[in-house]
Amino acid sequence: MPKKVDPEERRRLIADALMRVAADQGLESVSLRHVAAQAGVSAGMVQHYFSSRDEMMSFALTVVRERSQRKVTEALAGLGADPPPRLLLRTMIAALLPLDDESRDNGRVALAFLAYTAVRPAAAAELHDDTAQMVDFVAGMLKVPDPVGAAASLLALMEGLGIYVLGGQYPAQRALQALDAHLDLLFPA
Amino acid sequence: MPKKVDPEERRRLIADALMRVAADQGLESVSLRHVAAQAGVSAGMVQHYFSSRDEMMSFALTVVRERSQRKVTEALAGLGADPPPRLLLRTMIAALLPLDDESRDNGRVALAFLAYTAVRPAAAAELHDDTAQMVDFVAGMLKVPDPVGAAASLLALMEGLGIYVLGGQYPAQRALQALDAHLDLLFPA
DNA sequence: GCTTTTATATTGCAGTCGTATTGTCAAACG
DNA sequence: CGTTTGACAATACGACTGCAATATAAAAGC
Repeated sequence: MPKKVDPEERRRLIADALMRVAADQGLESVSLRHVAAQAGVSAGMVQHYFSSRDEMMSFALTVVRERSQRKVTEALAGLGADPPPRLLLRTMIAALLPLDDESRDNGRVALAFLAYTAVRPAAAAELHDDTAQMVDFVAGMLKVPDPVGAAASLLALMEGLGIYVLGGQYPAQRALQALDAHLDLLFPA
Repeated sequence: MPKKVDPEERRRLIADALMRVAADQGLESVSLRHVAAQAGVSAGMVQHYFSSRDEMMSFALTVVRERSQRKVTEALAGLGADPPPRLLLRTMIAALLPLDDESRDNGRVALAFLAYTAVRPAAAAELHDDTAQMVDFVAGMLKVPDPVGAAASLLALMEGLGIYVLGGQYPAQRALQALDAHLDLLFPA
């Protein structure tokens, strides 16, 4: 066996380059050669770690999901043990909104994947799981009639706010105000 | 002058074919040849009415916007004069959600364009206008403190619900329930 | 040291893309 | 009538694309 190399690390390196290309040129500009150039490697190496473009794309999709989850757990970790539900929800949702430049990139790619999976239902299973899991989690900490419905509303609001922020239609502040206003309704004084 | 032909009608014929291709294969599969084949015409004719692919795309974007507006005005027309604000808002928003098969197609294309314009800010101006106009309109019929913020929330909720319905994460009924629950909060009994 | 195995690079191929060019045909005008 | 003009078709070209096949190099095992 020759040079030992961590293949997972390479795949992540390539996926990072893919995210950069997708974030500022769109998912349709993601080609083996563009990604390779962005990563500073040869196109052949990309082929070596991903046997097809589709496989590379689906790996990148899981990377996007992992990044979002990491953002959330990091934000929640800064909260200490047993925070009040409202603060917890606000922190979690704010972490998922594309408010800073870094998460803007992630959001752009996530949006592109949303449109991507809307046409390839086979690749959407993971997203369904994530959403269902989030609905359950949020519903569990709402003390209102129909907690599942309220959770679904809250998450849909988050998604819509994210899209408007990404599209430049809402500034970050307006999105946070809208979120807080909605939370005011869910947690009456 | 040779055969007289309504160029606007031709452009609309081609744009319709473009929408069909985009709705079930994604915006990235929209090529001159695919659109021409879908429309049952030659690729040369597409070129004759659209001097470039970008021009065709931006025309298709305005078609999507027109369809949405038409949906709304049609739904509101069935409401008679001077309907109560809550019913008016519910009707308008429900008309914009991708609840039936026909508007699902339109929604899919709209979502694709959302991702498309996220990377080409120049093409996003029209969408910004639409949203700003809607925010103003909705805010005008809300009798709450901070009507603009509440309108922004409501529209973001609509957008998010539309995306979840399109992605198959929420069934149509759940989206409508979430909408009604939100309206309950905006219009206390 | 030689072979084997793996990482990376290069090249070639068949296909599609957007677009420019050219050709064809029919209708309207002088 | 001929000529002009607009509607459409067909083709050609260069630049891409994903992917397969091949070449090179280096480290691990015998």
